[in-house]
Amino acid sequence: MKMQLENDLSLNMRNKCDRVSRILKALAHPQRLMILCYLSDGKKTVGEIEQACEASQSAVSQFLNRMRLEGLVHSEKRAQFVYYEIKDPQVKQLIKSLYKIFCK
Amino acid sequence: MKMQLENDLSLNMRNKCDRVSRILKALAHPQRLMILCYLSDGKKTVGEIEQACEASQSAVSQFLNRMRLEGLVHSEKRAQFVYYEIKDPQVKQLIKSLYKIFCK
DNA sequence: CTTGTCTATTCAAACTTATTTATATTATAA
DNA sequence: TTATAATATAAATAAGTTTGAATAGACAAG
Repeated sequence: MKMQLENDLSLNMRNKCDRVSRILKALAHPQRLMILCYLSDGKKTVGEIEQACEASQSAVSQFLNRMRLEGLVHSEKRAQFVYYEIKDPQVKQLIKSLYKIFCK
Repeated sequence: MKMQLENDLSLNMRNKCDRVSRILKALAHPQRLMILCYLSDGKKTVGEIEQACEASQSAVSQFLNRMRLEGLVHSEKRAQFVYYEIKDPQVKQLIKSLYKIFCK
């Protein structure tokens, strides 16, 4: 019984670490991080993001797509523009924490 | 003058993002994350860590070495054991934040 | 001194990610 | 309807990471 409990706990731990490390991986790129910081003050178009993070159009589009697939951001098309915003509230919090820890 | 200021700001931002993303990269692996969580309650030997994160000796040793090179952890040899602990206080804080955000 | 335990190193194979260039799609404006 | 701007996708290559196996060194116990 004790053993079972321990296994469950560490299984749970492994699952959490898996999930969190997937999210961290998605953030762990200078430009993706920059994009998320930029998005942390609200919805932006791809073009705006492109300017802010100084990467090529194609690269930005691919970064955004990747983060969309991971569920970090959400996109919405309005006329000819596509707006992106941070979707996952945990990610929003994480960006805030990173800011507090590393940018003060 | 304005332009100069803006460039400095965004240069600073880029530098920060570079540094932070390097740290995130080092955390962004299920087992490395597990190791750091485990270390967050104090100094441990390699053997203990090996048990806790269920990875091979070689893998653990390499993870630890990598994190040492990145300056995240610090090692100290005492008799035949090597003790590792988290060195960077910002990393300690980050682990705490991750715990708060994702494990409650 | 020999044996066993703990840790580190090295190397190559397998896998994943990043970057670039070119091309496609869609919406609007002229 | 054509031209242009915004965004996405594809394909190729380059670069980096992970893993496992094998080996070695250091030290403690007997």
